[in-house]
Amino acid sequence: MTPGAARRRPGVVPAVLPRAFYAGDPVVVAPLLLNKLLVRSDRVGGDRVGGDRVGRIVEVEAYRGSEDPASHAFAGPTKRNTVMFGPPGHLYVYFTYGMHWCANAVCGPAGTGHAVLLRALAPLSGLEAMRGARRAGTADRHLTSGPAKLCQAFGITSDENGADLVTGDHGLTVVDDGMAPPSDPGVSGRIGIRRAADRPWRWWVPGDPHVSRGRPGPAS
DNA sequence: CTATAGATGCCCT
DNA sequence: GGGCATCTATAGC
Repeated sequence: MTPGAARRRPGVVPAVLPRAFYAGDPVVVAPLLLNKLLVRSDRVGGDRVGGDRVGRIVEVEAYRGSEDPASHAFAGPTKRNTVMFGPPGHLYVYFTYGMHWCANAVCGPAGTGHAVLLRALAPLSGLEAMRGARRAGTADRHLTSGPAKLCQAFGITSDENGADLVTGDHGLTVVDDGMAPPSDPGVSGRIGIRRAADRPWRWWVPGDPHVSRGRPGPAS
């Protein structure tokens, strides 16, 4: 069987990112996550169910814990942000606007509350599973072009809060298939926040049509 | 294509 | 009770 869903490239073995990858500062880790793959492999009793859902990460934002007024971790540990203060490499999922879920990779040393928000993916595999029943008519371009959209496409809810992206205990991993991050990523202020909106901590893959609709250029 | 309004519930002060 | 790390439908160019 083919291990993982990533299509093999010559000379490259797709590899799940190790925990050490996430242990750095989120301002460094975030742009390095560009062009990595988010993979969901659903299994029941050890048997694979359906095809993997795979998307390439094309937009991210860094949130820098207690030093960042825009971070959910800014005011210290609470019931909601518990996972952020745990070890890196886990998924922090939060609920917002009464109806949407968003997902972050916890970064930095345990206890810092650092994280990287996954804002957009380019869908590669399992698009029909991503559409599901609720989004049957959704065009490819709009399936995962936003932080809440990608969670819906991948079925990420509170059940996945705390999922370990390194062990894949919830079927979710981040995989390096050998594509390097862009050498000159787009940079701007973060989207949809009011505090610390000027910090240039959003990065995207230039020219990718799946980048979310936000501020066009660098923070103005 | 852009702009705007409304949905809707949880967390935290 | 205020404020959301958003999305979709709809109206108007």
